[in-house]
Amino acid sequence: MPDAADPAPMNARRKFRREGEERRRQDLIEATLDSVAEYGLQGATLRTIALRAGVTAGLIRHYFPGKEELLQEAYTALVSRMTEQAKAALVMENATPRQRLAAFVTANLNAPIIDARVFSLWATFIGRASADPTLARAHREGYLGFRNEVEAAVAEVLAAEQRKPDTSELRHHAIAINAIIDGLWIEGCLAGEMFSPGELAAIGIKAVEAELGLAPEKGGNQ
Amino acid sequence: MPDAADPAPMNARRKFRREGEERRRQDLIEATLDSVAEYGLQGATLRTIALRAGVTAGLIRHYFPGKEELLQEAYTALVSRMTEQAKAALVMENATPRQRLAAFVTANLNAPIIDARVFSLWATFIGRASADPTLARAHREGYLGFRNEVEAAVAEVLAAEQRKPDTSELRHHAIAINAIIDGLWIEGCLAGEMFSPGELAAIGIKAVEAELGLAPEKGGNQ
DNA sequence: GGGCTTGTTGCGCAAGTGTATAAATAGCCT
DNA sequence: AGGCTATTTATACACTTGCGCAACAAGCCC
Repeated sequence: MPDAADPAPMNARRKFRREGEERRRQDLIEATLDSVAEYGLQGATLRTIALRAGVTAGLIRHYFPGKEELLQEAYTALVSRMTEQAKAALVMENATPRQRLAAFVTANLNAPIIDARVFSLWATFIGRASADPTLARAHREGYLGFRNEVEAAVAEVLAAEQRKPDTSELRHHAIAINAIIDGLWIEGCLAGEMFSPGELAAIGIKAVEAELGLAPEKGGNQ
Repeated sequence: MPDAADPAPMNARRKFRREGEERRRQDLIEATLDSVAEYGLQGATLRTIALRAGVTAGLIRHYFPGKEELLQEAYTALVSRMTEQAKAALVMENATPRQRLAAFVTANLNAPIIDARVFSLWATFIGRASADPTLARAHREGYLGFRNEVEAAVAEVLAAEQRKPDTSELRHHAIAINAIIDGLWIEGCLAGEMFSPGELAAIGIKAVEAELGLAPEKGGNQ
C-alpha cells in the first residue's frame, strides 16, 4: 500500500470531542484514581492520567491548577464515595435497630467496599495524610462522619434493649465497633481469598454483638 | 577575602569515613524509612536518602542494585521490627494467659507501636503491595506470623478457662481480635490526640474479652 | 611508611516530570 | 453558512530523577 490519497495525513492533528466541563472533570478524577491504584502516586503522572482519560496531558491544566489539586480532589471524591456507600446500608425501614446494625456491618464487609483497588487507594493517600493537611482534613471528616453513624446506630440498639449507656460508654462502643469494621475491612481487602464469602461479615457481626453484650439471637444464625 | 592560604581549597573533595558494610546498609535503610515517612515514595529520591544518611547518592548503588531493592529491604526491615516489638509483649512469665493477652493488647496500643511515622510508612508501602509481589509477600509473612501469635494466646486463655474451642472457632476469634487491634491501632495513629493515655488499650482489652466471652474481672479494672 | 583494595565521591547523561504557552479546531450562536 | 470562543492539542522548557562511570582516598596489610 504505497500510494493512494492518504485520508489521514501523517501530520494530522488528533481529532477530539468537546465534553462538558463536569464530565471531563469526573473522567479526569476517575483516571487519576485508576492510575494511582495501579502505579502509585509516583507512577500517576499527568501523561499517564491523560492517556487513561483519553485526552492529552495539557488539558489537565485547563481543569486543575496543578497536579496536587487534582490529587486532592480525587481523594476527596474517593472518601465521600466510600462513606456514602457505607452509610447507605443504614437506611433500612421495617427493621429492628439490631438488624440495621448487622446490615451495616455486612455491607461494609462485602463488595464493593471490600475491594483491593479501593484499599490500595485509601492506603496510598492516607500514607501522605500526616504530611499533607488537606488530605488529613478530608480523611478526618470522613472518619468522624462514619463514627457518628456507628454511634447513632449503637445508641438505637441499646435503647431498644432498655439500656441507658452514658456518653463515655457509648463513645467507647463506637470506637471499638469502628475498629472491628476497619480491621476486618483491611483483612478482607488484603487477603480476600483467605475468607469464604460472608465469613468476614459473620465474624464482624458476632464481634460487634459481643462488644455490645447482646445475647445471641435465637433461631437461624446459620 | 581575596587571598590568604586557604585551608579548605574550594575544589576540595569531600572528606569521608569508611564504615562497615552492615552499618552503612542499616544507615541507608533507616534514612530511606525517614525519607519515605516524610516525603512519600515520590519524595524519597536517592539524593534525599543519601543526604539524610550523610553520604552521596552514588554510594547507594554500591550497596543496593537499585532504588527498588532498597525500598523492598526497607519495608522488610520495617515489618520485622513491628512484629518483633509486638510479639515481645507476649513473653511474660509469672502471668496468667489472660494477663498476657491483655499485656499484648496494651503493648500494641501504646508507643512505640502507636506512632504516626510508623503508620505513615505502613500505609505508604501497603498501598503498593497489590501491585508489587515482593511487598505483598513481606506483608503476608508478617501478618500471618502476627495472627498465629494471637491465635496461640487465645488458645491458652480459653484452655485456662476450661473451654475447648474447635479450630474454626479459634480461627474466628483470632481474626476478630486481630481486627480489633489493627483497627484501634489505626485510630490511635491517625488521631492520637483524640484519646486519653491508656484509653485505647482499655477499649481494646474490653473488646477482646467480650469477643472471647470472658467474664469481667472482679476487682480493680479501674 | 608505602602500596592496594575498595568504599566513596563527583560528574555526566538520557529519560521523564510538571508547567507554560501558542496554535488549531469543535461546536454553538446568529 | 460562517465567524467566535473556549476546549483541546502540540510543543517547548527547565528541572529532577535513577543510573553509569572514572577518579580519588581511607585505612588495612605487609
